[in-house]
Amino acid sequence: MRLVIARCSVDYIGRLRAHLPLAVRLLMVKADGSVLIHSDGGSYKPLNWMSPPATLRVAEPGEDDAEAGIIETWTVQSAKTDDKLVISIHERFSETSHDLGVDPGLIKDGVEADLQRLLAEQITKLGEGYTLIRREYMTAIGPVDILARDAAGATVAVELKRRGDIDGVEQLTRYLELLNRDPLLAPVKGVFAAQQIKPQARVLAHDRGIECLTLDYDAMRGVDDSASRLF
Amino acid sequence: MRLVIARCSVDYIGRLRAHLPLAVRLLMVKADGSVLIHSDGGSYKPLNWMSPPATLRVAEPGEDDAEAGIIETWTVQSAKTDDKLVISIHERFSETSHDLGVDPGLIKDGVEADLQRLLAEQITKLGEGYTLIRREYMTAIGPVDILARDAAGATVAVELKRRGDIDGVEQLTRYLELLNRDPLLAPVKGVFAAQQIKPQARVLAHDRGIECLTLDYDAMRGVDDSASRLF
DNA sequence: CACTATATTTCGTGC
DNA sequence: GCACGAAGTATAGTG
Repeated sequence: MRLVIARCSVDYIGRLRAHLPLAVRLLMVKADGSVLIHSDGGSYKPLNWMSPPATLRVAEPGEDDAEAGIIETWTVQSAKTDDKLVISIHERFSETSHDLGVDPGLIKDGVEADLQRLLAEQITKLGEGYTLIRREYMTAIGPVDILARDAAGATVAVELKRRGDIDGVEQLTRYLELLNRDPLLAPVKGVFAAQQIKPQARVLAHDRGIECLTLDYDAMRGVDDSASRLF
Repeated sequence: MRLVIARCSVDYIGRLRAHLPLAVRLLMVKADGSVLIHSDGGSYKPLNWMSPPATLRVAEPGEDDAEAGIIETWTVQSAKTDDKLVISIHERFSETSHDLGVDPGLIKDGVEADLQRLLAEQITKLGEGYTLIRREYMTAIGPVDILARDAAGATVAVELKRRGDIDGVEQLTRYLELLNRDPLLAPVKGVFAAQQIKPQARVLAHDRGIECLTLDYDAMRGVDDSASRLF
């Protein structure tokens, strides 16, 4: 990994066009040829970048460029698309290089899969007397997150999201339409369960007779004793 | 901005839990207290991070930690949420610090907003005699990108995308359903306009009586004389 | 290899 | 400030 602190301007031409005026920034060149341009603010997203695989070509400035104060021009070309990043360096303040090796990668816990496991284990969160039929119930158009049976014996399809918005309601609607064609299952009720449900999604769900359920992950996690196994 | 190359392990506890095993990485500490942890690969997204505003607290290791080889512990605490990042440093290879100042920021051209402006200006791309009613026509379920009137005086709702896929057709369908309930507007025709329209989206649109229109951004940009002002 | 669904999404914009 | 939609979305899982 190569780290350069430099006063530079940047132009990107590819899926769109973008320009960064002259300023001091960090240029990070990774081993796979990708380049990240970071300022001293914002979030984790760089101001501009080139995704790997890419190749970096360094050129001396032409006469006009030198006149404009450019001491070096970097051209970062994507290997797969015709996206291009042109970095015009006006002043270099620092340059370091380090061998980091391959990273072992991130271990996560608490994503949708964990929510699904917890709700399957605590299926009565849906209501008194509910029983689990199965998780990831396969249909022709994809898997239904959870299929259950209510106290009266009716089938219930659950769509699970960390954040519930309209797309999730549309998805559940498609499943319900399909499941209700199966005489062995019909009539199938729908439940839209998420940690947070957006107002518009709630309105749409209600309009389609779908029940909304807000889940408290921490509370459900507290009930589950396997939470401490990971670390 | 502070740049540290170190052998470290990282634990994140917040909206989810995540763990990074011991390895050599770049730690980037920004002026707003945010921290980014980068490996020498992947894309522009860091392995782990803390969003601003945040505060970094550095602590000497306790007896057990020192025994485990830790020379320093960083605790990055989010100021707004209770997200926390704990970085255990085992070996430091490099440390530099630079004053970058405030960045002037990125100038973009070619995103959906530009397409929308161009199509509104060149509304007859939709057809002979079309007139613009307004852009971003607000409804209860969100804004319709462009509302126009055709030569016969009928209302036309346009959904605009850079890349047209099924989601966009679903979105337009919802708008049309709503708009057609309004007797002042009904009947409302739908037009799905994008730089590229996927075959599946085209089929779905046709099935619902929605017209598809492929836009040539460069050509539309060429007509507009304000395109040259940006750079 | 293509499609699909998720994301500690982040980022801008309108209300 | 909140909610919603776009992103050069990126990324991981599955058929």
